[in-house]
Amino acid sequence: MEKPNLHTVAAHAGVSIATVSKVVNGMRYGISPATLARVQASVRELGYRPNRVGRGLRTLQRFIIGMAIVDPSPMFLADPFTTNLVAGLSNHLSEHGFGLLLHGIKPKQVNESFLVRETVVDAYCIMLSGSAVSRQVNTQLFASLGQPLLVFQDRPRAELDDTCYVNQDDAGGAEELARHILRRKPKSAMIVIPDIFWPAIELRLEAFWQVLKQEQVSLKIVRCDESNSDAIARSISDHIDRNGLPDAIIGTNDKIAIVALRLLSSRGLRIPDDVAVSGFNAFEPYSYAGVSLTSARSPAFEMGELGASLLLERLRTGRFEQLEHTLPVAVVQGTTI
Amino acid sequence: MEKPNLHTVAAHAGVSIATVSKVVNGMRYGISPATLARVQASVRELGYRPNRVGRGLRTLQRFIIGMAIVDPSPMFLADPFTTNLVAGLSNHLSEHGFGLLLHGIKPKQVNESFLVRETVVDAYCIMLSGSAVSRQVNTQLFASLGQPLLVFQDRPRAELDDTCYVNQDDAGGAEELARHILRRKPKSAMIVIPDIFWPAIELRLEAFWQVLKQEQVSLKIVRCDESNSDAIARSISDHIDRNGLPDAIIGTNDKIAIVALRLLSSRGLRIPDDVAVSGFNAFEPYSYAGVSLTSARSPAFEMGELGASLLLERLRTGRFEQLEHTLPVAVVQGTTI
DNA sequence: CTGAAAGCGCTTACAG
DNA sequence: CTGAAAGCGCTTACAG
Repeated sequence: MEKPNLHTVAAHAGVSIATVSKVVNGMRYGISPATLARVQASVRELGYRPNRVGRGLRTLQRFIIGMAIVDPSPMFLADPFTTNLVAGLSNHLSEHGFGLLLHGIKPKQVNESFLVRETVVDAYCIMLSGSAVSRQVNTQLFASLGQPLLVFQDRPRAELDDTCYVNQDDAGGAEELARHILRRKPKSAMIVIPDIFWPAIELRLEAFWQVLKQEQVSLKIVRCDESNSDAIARSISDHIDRNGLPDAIIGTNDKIAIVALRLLSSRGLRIPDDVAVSGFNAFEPYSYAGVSLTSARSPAFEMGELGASLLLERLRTGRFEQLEHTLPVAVVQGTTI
Repeated sequence: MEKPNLHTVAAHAGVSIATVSKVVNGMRYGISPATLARVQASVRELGYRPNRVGRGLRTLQRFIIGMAIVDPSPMFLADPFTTNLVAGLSNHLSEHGFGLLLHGIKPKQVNESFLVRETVVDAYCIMLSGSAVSRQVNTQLFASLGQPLLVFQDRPRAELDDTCYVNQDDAGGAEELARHILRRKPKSAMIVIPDIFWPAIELRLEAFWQVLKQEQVSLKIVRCDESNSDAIARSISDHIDRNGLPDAIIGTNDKIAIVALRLLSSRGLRIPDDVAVSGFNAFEPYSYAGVSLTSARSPAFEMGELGASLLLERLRTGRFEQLEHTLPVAVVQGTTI
């Protein structure tokens, strides 16, 4: 049994395909009640489901938004930030009849991706990892495709057309956390960052630095291979052994902070009396570490929703109303500061 | 400047659209080297990107697989199992030029989803939560759409056409864990399950029950609201207070096991000497709990990859070769048994 | 080796 | 209120 199309339904209902099309698309004016009922009955009876490809070809719309996540790992969804963002995106798009085409691409293969080589979607969202240079190149590549582009978590590049940016207020969140830490009158603090410099981490680091330096806190920056919790622990441990215990350890994300907490407890230190610890981007899985970490709640889900609504508005109106959006990051008061 | 299409390129290169089409699709026979070069130059110069909608309409293929995750929560991606599965799916599909259309649907709204109402994708994958009845209804709905269907983590229903099942060997993993636990010669064990009965949980429970009962272990089942870690702790705690401490606590997932571990430590108990603890579905985020939990590693990523390859094969050959696939689950030896 | 033409499923402006 | 017809971008069997 062939899949029914407009012609099948039209023949079955004894009308033209134009009439069926109108009924299916909910145009109620200019159609007699009798015809309407007859067509609807045929649609039901035959189990007709409009083929988007046909409509898409006619309207040159696809009702699909492409989300490209450029990440060297095939586990590109493993990060809770990404997961939450994608959930928010997909949720909002679904509610408006749009699909989300999810595509993880390795940094070297962006050029070969079918998302880039062919016209598959109505607009793009991207979230890029990698060096500043490779991010710039890839952002430019997507921007040059002649379709609207929404960039998550990266710094705006003035020269790009039809491109919009959605970020969380990493600097604001870090400032607020820094002020919390200052209440403990620390003399020294260690800021632990991943060795891959994401723009968000850069912003957090700058903000911590500004606020704490102003109060004469002695600051050390420690880099670590963030993908490996043993490596994180080793970096922090080495640094303490060489430079002594700081009054605060600032993790630029929750994963780092939790490793630090674990390490400190294993050395018999009390938190926050001996050392205060803060994280960043509080997400559910890390709450299973069993400590109530003071951190900053990432609005990743909301960023996804906002991104989706901006893109849909852009598609409707033909332009982005506002080119940059920054969502607030709220401190989650735990017991580690 | 309009988006270039086949006609633009053909005019630019001074050939017919048929020739351009052949070049773009990599048909190398029956095209003179000179024509080939000229067309390729035009494609590059104009930045032509084939529109999939055109091809799709002609070939009646869309090169998109739809993944519907039926979950009451908008955070449908929050679970690491889902995340890993989707990553595997998307990864494999991307490598073969297919896109993954991700769609979270609330159980009541499956009927209204555009994925169901319109023909948007070439095949479906589904992963369903909810009661057995609602799962059955929704599976039937997707199967009735006249497109290939792949079901993750659910029991096969014999009556469905063109449907394939991919599961992990929950029973096997549970059996192996149960045998590990038996080495400690437990007299009693508590099995903690979520109050929502997923089919996977049911299988694990049955397997634990079989193996442990055979060795005369006294078994208690405790249900808990798994979405809330305080609720999990309370359920376990209450049960211990009323029935005494078991020799083993079997979490039917890692989250439950970690809450149990935390609770036991806070009561000053030693693991595994006083109580052995096991989890299920070992995923990265839970490794930050700071204990090396004995668990079973879920092949979620591999399930996604397998599902993708089965679907692509089905699309190529016209049928599913094998209707059911079960991937092994390996025990991860930690220090809690 | 190359191209004219039909047609995939649909929408829409227009004529009746 | 209804329908014939053009056309969206592409592929493909066929003729030359």
